[in-house]
Amino acid sequence: MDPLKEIRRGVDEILVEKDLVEKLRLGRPLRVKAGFDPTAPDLHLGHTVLINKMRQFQDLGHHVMFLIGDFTGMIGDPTGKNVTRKPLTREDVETNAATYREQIFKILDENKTEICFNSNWMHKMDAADLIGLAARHTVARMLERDDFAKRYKTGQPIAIHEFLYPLVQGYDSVAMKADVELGGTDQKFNMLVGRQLQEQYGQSPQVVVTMPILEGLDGVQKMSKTLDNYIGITEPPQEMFGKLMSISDELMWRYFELLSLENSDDDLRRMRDSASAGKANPRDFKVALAKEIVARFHDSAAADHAQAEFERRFRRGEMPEDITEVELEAANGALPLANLLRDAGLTKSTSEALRMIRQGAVRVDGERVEDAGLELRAGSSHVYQVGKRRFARVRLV
RNA sequence: GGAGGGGUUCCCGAGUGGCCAAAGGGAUCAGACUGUAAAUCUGACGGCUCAGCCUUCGUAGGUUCGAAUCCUACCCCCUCCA
Repeated sequence: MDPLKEIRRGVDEILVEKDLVEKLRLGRPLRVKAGFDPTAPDLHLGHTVLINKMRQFQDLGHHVMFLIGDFTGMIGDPTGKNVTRKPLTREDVETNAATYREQIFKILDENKTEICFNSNWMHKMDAADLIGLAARHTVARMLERDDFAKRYKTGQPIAIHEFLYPLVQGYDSVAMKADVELGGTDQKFNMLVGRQLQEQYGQSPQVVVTMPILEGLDGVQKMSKTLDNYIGITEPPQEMFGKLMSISDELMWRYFELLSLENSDDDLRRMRDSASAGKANPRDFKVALAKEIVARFHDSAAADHAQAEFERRFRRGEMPEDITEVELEAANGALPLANLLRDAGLTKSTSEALRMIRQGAVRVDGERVEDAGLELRAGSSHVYQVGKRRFARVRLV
């Protein structure tokens, strides 16, 4: 197996590939760095694209350094909006780091991973050191960064301290003696600053590997929590499986490329060909992908179970295994169906419940109910269903 | 400091006195179909004691039989000039 070929898979760019080839020839484990924000320890599959790549380096025998940017977190990467962040306490950082550990070691090998904090070396710097660092770079080069350039041109403010972010991130590479830095495409500029600073400090410049940003469930926008198009890696197996099954067939190939660790590029090509030739059902590939991912973050038993449940509910339209039980009180001995659905949490409002009934989405014990005026008597116990995904067993007292 | 533009239902965005719970698109949800919570088509999409009523169009007042639309004050955002 050609290591270079493996490293290339799914990456956006390798800067500079020739340097990487040389470094690989050194025959020693390379020091591979990737930095993470200290504030967002709740990872989703989008983050794991990068972590998978780290894992790949580990498998190739290299030394992976997981950097938590607790110092840079105080600045806030100007990439997005220029909102100054509130500084985290030492405690916050510790808690977040613990959460990171818990989550990343589902992918990374704990014994081969070094966790670093950049406050470690940054807190030792004094003002003079910082000025010295700032002297290593020029304003013109800073303004090459796309969003700085845009903001400068359109007259939006750029605070001086924002220039420090790429510098500090770059200096991290110096302090860590990184051979390779991994990051999203949005980190390209910052990582390139690292290359330059390393040269200034007499080190051989790191190889920059950028990973593409994973599209969310909609297949268009990047996966993010704010857009609610994400799959969190701590989500329950069922949810994870279902969400993966809901992606479009087209998007599935992208997910395979960036998220699957079990299929080689050649495998993927074969699968794709047979699907487009009509020899294989894309659904079956999607099931395999969903199972692989669920098994990674839970275990294979959970994956099997999630699949069985999925088939039962959506293929055969049967009821799920576990149905939440609710007990409601019927004030006057009876309760209108719409109110029951709302009180049981199956709909957000009575109005929504009525709409659902009119649209034929409501079933009681598996029988469709379209009579909006139906009242349920106290003492009854039925399974209520709204759509294909919302169930509850309700006992009226 | 000066001049101008704007804040509409989850998001974008129409609407300048009644026909507005508010066009259109997106997101979402549901139904049909299916190979899947794919794709496609159809529908719904403020709340309620639901064929009626109540509350929404930056905030608070006012004019009017009637206001998202007019007036006043305030808050917030943006553009240009200095």
